[in-house]
Amino acid sequence: MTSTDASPPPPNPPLRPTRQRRAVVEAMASFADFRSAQEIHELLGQRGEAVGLATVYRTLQRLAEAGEVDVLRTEDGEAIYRRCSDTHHHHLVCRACGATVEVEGPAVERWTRSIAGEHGYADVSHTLEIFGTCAACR
Amino acid sequence: MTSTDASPPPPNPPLRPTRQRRAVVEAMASFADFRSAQEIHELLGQRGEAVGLATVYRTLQRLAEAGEVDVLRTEDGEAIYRRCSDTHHHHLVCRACGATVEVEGPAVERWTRSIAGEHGYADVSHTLEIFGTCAACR
DNA sequence: CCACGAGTTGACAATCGTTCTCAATTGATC
DNA sequence: GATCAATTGAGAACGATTGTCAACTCGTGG
Repeated sequence: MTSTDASPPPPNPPLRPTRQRRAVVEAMASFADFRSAQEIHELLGQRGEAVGLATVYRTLQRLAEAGEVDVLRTEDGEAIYRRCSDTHHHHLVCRACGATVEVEGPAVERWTRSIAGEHGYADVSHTLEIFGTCAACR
Repeated sequence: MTSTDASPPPPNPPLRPTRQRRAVVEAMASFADFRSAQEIHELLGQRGEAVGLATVYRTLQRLAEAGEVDVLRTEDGEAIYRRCSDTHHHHLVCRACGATVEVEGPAVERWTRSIAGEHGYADVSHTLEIFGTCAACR
């Protein structure tokens, strides 16, 4: 970077607070489990807050990039979303009933980063999900 | 189950050793990283062992069920397959070129099991994939 | 050697989730 | 109110995967 004047401060384009954007965010706040984009789109329709499906996808993507929602893939490849708490974490999911527990693993974070580093990989990200059968489902 | 005579021994229908089946298995043996069904289909074509795309998918599914290949989902939801070695391990995958490194993490194994246990989850399994950009792709 | 039948295959249609296109709309700013 | 870029929505386009179904094939018994 030169010094004189450059380095544009807004690295990301401004986001406009539209009705649709607000509706999606509110919808995400209204449930605590993972939902597919289509389900969210339908939910909005029922609420009378109709938002185009494409817009739902777009918004969900933005939210995911911004780290405001978690994205997961079901076993058959469908993306499912859920609002996430502020910190990076993983999920312990019951195979039978879907009950989810958020877990943190600083050790794991460190481990993945160092392993990747050792092999010369940069820009590291990872996916970790734990599956099991919860007490109630045994 | 009653005791007298029942419990049919063959729970799974017999599999026939066809040219196609063999070709797919051989193809899987010929590389060590993850490939999509389509790539495998194409590879077969180049080898002159043409196998219908649908058949490739079907065979890959069977192999996966039988635990003979690992299935993973790329970040955009595509299924990728690879013959799997005997030991449980994870993968460090290059986002750009797909280069894969097998990594083991006894610590992670222990961690997931104990976390799950703490929350009363049994029959624990987990998925952990690390993504990054390898040195050659930077 | 041949007929037989269930398992298998392949070309193609059909799904399904997701992304793209583009004209019309909207929000912030002047 | 005029302006302009960001945004939206309807629908087309896409790409991966699965379903359909007639033709084929392997192993078996005759």
